[in-house]
Formats: sequence, structure tokens, C-alpha cells
Amino acid sequence: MTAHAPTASGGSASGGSATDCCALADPPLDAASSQAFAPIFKALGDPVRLRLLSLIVAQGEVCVCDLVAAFAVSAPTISHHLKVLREAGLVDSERRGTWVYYRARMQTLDRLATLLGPSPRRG
Amino acid sequence: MTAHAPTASGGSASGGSATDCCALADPPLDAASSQAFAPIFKALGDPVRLRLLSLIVAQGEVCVCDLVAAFAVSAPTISHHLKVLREAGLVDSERRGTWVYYRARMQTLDRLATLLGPSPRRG
DNA sequence: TCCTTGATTCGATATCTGTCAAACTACGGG
DNA sequence: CCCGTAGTTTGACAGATATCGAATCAAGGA
Repeated sequence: MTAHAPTASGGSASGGSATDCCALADPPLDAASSQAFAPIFKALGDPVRLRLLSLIVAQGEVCVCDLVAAFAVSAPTISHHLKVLREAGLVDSERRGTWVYYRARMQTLDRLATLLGPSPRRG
Repeated sequence: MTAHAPTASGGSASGGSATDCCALADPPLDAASSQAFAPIFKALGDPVRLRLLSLIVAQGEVCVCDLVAAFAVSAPTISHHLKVLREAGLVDSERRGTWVYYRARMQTLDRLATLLGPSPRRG
């Protein structure tokens, strides 16, 4: 087991990796963090949901009726996808009179970007 | 349809949204882009895969045997998840002698970070 | 050549997921 | 109070997925 050499004997000197990349590996995710983040990525892992979120973010606030009109799937299906996005913490909904409006939770998007993106600090 | 007012009549002035956020909404994803990105997010949408990627990124290069040892699932299952990550373009594999090593494709991670993160340029 | 170890593929299975039509809930207007 | 429109929930179902054990492939010794 552990095959060969312990991979760069610390990893920092030679290839350097964690600090070259992102919070994803600095430090590596433990099982708990993975289980916390995975459902959020999973929610983005459907073309309809990804585009729904994109439209919501782009417009700031969108009525469900407008979203339904923008896709080739049924209203119940849109409703289902919106629920998934909501339960992943990616959007919020609010009823105003007859209509329901959705907004994006930027905080959640920021968390993901920070996880994946090159560490902003650290020069 | 289109319910009420056209939502901030352009969106830029008042609430401003797209430019405040990320490439996700600037411009909004079309159906094709959504179908291109969704599988990558889907690959990240499993706790085991997310942690696999995290470990690979953190160490720069990892032998499968080390990855198998880090999880409570069987070797075939790890192999399956690595295949999903590979087909999503998130990792690359290379055989050296008896062992197979995986590396992360930083380019793909960068694409996702750019999509989700606050637009780097523009103030 | 045979055997051992590392890794992937195959086959099976239980569960999850995306989708729709139908039923139901929520509002607002006659 | 009844009706129509907007959204969600329910029930059903085909297809995808995560997982395992067994079989298979790959490489390096004895």
C-alpha cells in the first residue's frame, strides 16, 4: 500500500498544488464537508436547473410564470427543479399576490466560487 | 404572461444583478452551454467524487491505491467515480508501471470558478 | 510460465431522478 | 360564493446511478 514514495514528500516544494489552486484542497475536504457541498453541486448538475439559476441571477428577480415560459418542460417540472435549487440554498422564493418570485442566494454562489477558484488572497 | 412589470426594466440600474455576480448570468446561459456545464457539476455532485478530486488537487498526483485506502467504499466503486471525473474533464490519469496516477485538470476547475465567481475584471 | 498485486470492467440490484398528467392549494375578481 | 389563473404537490414510470462481488486485464517478479 501507499505504493511508492509519499508523493513529493510533503508536496509543497516540488509540484506545489494546494496553494496553487483553491480552497478545495487547502486543506483537502473531509467527509463531512464533502457531504455538505456535494448536494449543492448536484443541484447545479442538471441543464434545466443550471439555466434556471442563470436566468434568476441575471434578472435579479423572476416570476415563475416567466421561467416556465422559457423552457420546453412542464410547469410541474419547473416547480420541481426550483424546489431542488431552493433546498440546496441556491435560491429563495417569495409570494407576492398571485405570483411567486425567485431570487438567487449570492452567498451560496460565492461559497462555491471560493471553493473552486484560485485562492484570492495569498498574492 | 410575463405577469407584471418587466422586472427592473433592464435590471442594470436599480438592483443590478448580472454584472454584480458572475459569468453565470453575463449573459445568461443558453440551452447549449447549460448542457455543456451541467455534467461537470454533476460529477462534483457526489461526496465521494468531490473528496476524491479534493485529494487529487491537494497532492498534485495520487496513486489509485492511496485513494482507495482513503475511503470506505470498494476499489471498483472508486474506479467508477474516477472514471466519471475523467469523463467530465476534471482529472487525467496516467499509468506508470504497476500503478495508475491521477492529476487534476486545473483548466476545468478554473472554468467553473470563472462561471460562478464574481467577475474578476470590471471594478 | 505462473503467481501476486494493482486497477478496471462486468453483471446485478436497490435506490434515486427527471418528467408528465392530474389533483390540489393560493389569490384575486366578478 | 364561484370561477379562472398561478404554482405546488401527488402518483406513476422510464431511465440513470451508486454500490458490490466476481471476473478480467496489466505489470512485475519467482
